[in-house]
Amino acid sequence: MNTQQITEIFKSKGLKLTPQRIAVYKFLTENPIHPDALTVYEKMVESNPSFSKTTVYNCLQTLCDCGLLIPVNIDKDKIRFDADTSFHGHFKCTKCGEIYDFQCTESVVSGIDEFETLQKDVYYSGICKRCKE
Amino acid sequence: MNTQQITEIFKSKGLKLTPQRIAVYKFLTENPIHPDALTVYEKMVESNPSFSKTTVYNCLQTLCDCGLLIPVNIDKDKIRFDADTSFHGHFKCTKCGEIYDFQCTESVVSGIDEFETLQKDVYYSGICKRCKE
DNA sequence: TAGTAATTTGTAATAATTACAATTTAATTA
DNA sequence: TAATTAAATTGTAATTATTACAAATTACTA
Repeated sequence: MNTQQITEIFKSKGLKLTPQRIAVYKFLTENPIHPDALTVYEKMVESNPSFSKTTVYNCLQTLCDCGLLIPVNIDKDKIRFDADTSFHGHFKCTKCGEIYDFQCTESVVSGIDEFETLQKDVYYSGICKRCKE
Repeated sequence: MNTQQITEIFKSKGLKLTPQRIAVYKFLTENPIHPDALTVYEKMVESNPSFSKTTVYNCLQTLCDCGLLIPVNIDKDKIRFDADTSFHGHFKCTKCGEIYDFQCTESVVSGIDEFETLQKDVYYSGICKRCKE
């Protein structure tokens, strides 16, 4: 995704156009690797050595708050992020640690009638195809 | 669940019968509140002041490893635990923090053919009925 | 009952995340 | 375009859940 497109999206969400915010979102849209904050930070400092780790956390939080990112809470010790906000599942290979996207129908649920569901997460884990071979 | 029953279960799993382990599992089966390690620890020290926090972590890990507990990773900052190992979803109210169980059909998935799925987690979040009123 | 391997315990270390205050900056207004 | 202001960035310090580790204890076996 180019900067022009991101600019439009940010404006429509009422977000300030900071270079850091744009860089973080650009990285997420171009690298669907479900990175965590540290991974994003390490990529950011490559092109901007003054980039702060706190800024990464702030940007990721802001982008989640306005619906441009989804937090992927599939690891026990850190939060990952995904710029694909459409409904899909995440599979974590417990052997290699990789996160895979998968298509997934929405479940029929009961017992939470009159609850207001705002986010639905489907997390599977096991052994991926490559690690089984 | 009584101690006799737990004894049988632990023996069938090849687990050593330590009072700490039994107490942790008993608490989980009798209190389906999806507690985290600290909550379990605080309950344990009430009846046994020498109970260690590390022991709680060890016991919870062991019980998960042998399939008697399921880790519920719905919070960003801590792991909860559930003695109900049957397939069901978890709803977290972002207002009051409460975790609710709900019935949930398994999704039809694609894109992870030949993957070996060992655990399936469905996490919803939003506003619970009580908080909406 | 003695031996042994596993478990418990307490302390210290680790690692992700958050708090906070000073500095800088994006967007607005004159 | 320059001044203003509220918001964002930055760096450091604090917080919190979890893990590492070694010594003491204990459950089980023979």
